[in-house]
This record gives sequence, C-alpha cells and structure tokens, in this order.
Amino acid sequence: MHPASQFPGPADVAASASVVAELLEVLWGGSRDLAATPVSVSQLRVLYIVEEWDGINLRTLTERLESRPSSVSRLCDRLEAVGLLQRTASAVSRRELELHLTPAGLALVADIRAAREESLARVLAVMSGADRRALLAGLQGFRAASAELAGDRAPGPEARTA
Amino acid sequence: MHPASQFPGPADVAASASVVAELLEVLWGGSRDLAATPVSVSQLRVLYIVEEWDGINLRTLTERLESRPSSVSRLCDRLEAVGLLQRTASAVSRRELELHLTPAGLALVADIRAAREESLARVLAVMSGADRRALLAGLQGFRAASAELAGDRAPGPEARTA
DNA sequence: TATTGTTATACTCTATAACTATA
DNA sequence: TATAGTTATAGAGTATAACAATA
Repeated sequence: MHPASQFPGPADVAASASVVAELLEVLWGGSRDLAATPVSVSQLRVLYIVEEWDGINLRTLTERLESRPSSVSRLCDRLEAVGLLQRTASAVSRRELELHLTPAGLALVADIRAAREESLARVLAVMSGADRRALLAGLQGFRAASAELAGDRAPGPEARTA
Repeated sequence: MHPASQFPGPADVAASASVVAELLEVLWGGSRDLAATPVSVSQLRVLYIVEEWDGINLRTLTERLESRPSSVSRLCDRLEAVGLLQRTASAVSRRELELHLTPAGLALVADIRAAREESLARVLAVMSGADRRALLAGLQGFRAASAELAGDRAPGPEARTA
C-alpha cells in the first residue's frame, strides 16, 4: 500500500481482485456434465461473445477466444446441433458467415447469468451495506476503465448495451 | 436499486459483479496452447486448490473440483509427469495419497498470479484513486463474507494464510 | 462391505495441417 | 495470391463403468 497516499495503488487492488477471481474460477470452472449448466466452459465463452457481438464471423470470434478456426468451427458445430447457435450467410461476403444466438441460446445465457448472480448474491447478502456500496462503485469503475482500454485498441462493431 | 435505501442490495451488486466475472472468464478462459501459461485451465484449478490445501487427498480434491476421481487422477498424472505436482503416501491411511505442489508448481502458480495481477493493474491504473479504494474495500468485504459462508458448511483442514 | 484410487473406453475440446471456396 | 471456413488426425480433459487395494 502506498503509505504516503490516501488511495491504494493499482497493484494493491490487483492482489485482492486476483484472490476473488481465483475463487470464482474454481467455483465456476467445472465441466458441463456435473455443473447445473448444460454447456461446457468453452461453449459458454462462445455464447458470451456471440451474445455481445451478434453477427460476428468465425474469424473474429476465433481472435476473441484466442483460439484457432478449426476449434471454433467444431464448437459451433455442437452449439448449432443442440440449437443454441445459428450460422447464416454473410450479407457482405459469400465466404464469411454470421453467427447468431437462437432464442434458446439467449435464454440459456440469461439462465446461467441469473444462477451465477444468485450464488454471488448469497455471499453479498452477508456483507455490510457500506461494503456492498463500495464494491458496486468499484466494479462500475473497473468496467468503465476496461471499456476505455478496449476501445483504445479495438474500435470494432458497436458494443452491447450492458 | 432499492430506492428507499442508502445502500444497494445484493442483487444489484451481483449484476455488476457478474459482468466483470464474464469479462475475466473470456479473457483468462483460453486453453494452454495459446495462452502464456504452460498449463490448461483444468490443471490450473488443480494447482490453485493443492496450493491452498497442501496434502489434500484425491477424493477431497475431486469434490472441490466438482469432478470425478478418474478425471482428477489423469490430471494428476500429467501434472506429475511435468514436475508440477507430487503424489506421496498418506501418513494415516495406506489407501490414500497426499498431493503436494513441487517447488516448480509453487513457482508456476506464483508466476501466473503475478501475470494476471499485472493485467488487472493495467485496468486499475486507469481508475480514479477513490474508485480503487472503493473496489479494494468491497473486495475485502467479499472475501470475508465468502470465507464466513464456507466456514459455516466446511470446517475442514486449516485454510491458507491468504 | 465400504472407501480410495487406478484403468478401460468413449465423447468433447484443442491444435496443426491440408483442403475447398471466395476475394 | 490471400482470406474464410471446413475436414483429418492426434493429444488433452472428462465421465461411466469395472477393477485392485485397503479399512
């Protein structure tokens, strides 16, 4: 902690955030078969991104996942087979495709998000109101900062409303 | 937001926390081959848990991962083969084993943690000092609340110092 | 008999490489 | 020729089931 400052430095907060992130990674990082969710962690990452960037093509999705086209193509195969995702022809280029979540896919992401928010809320309910208020303010600041940095290096298509 | 209250409710904060958690899941959820870390997400979950609960047996580790013994046994095979983990005979029961991180395993977890804290710090550096202070207070409250709930239902072995 | 851990088998996820179709 | 996407193949991760060893 910067002793001469009224405020904690980035590294101080990062250490604390890292511990919480690891908690969530262990808690939510399990595979599909045992978790309440009917999709794997990999499939869920696809759903999150396609939800945010509706109509994204496979190449761009691959970049955001930091994966490879063949892996993502197979992931899309399975998501399409179970009716969560849809491939459609691109309007601009006949060699590209557009990826969209189906209504079932949108509903599943909403369900998973709701279940996770509920598990978070159980912890948050134990906290004091002041701590909750501080956490909310801090998280909102983090989101804004993250968006600012992302916007700097990737103007890209429009971001989602959230 | 509870309009009649000075403080946000658990659900309000959960919604914001969920968005940030999804950001980190997409950012850090990639596989081993392309990420900077030489271990997969699954292997990293093992390392986190064994770091925290040194000497844990395979059965308990399996429960914490919400996985199955056969899967965890294979994971340990590979972690042991690359020298990050060690199986030793249990002192109390000859059908159990104790899992320990090797010095290399401990060093790897520390390296990954440091790299992730650095990537978090890049975002945190963009935030105002007041927002950082709020986030730190909120995260500390969250950790305390999480530990309190976990302690209620799982006394178990001693928790780590962090 | 119940518990701990491993092995056998099958399916998913991942990557590299080779391929088709389009620009 | 370069780019978008798919298919072939191999290794990692996962689960169910069957197994050996111990309590």
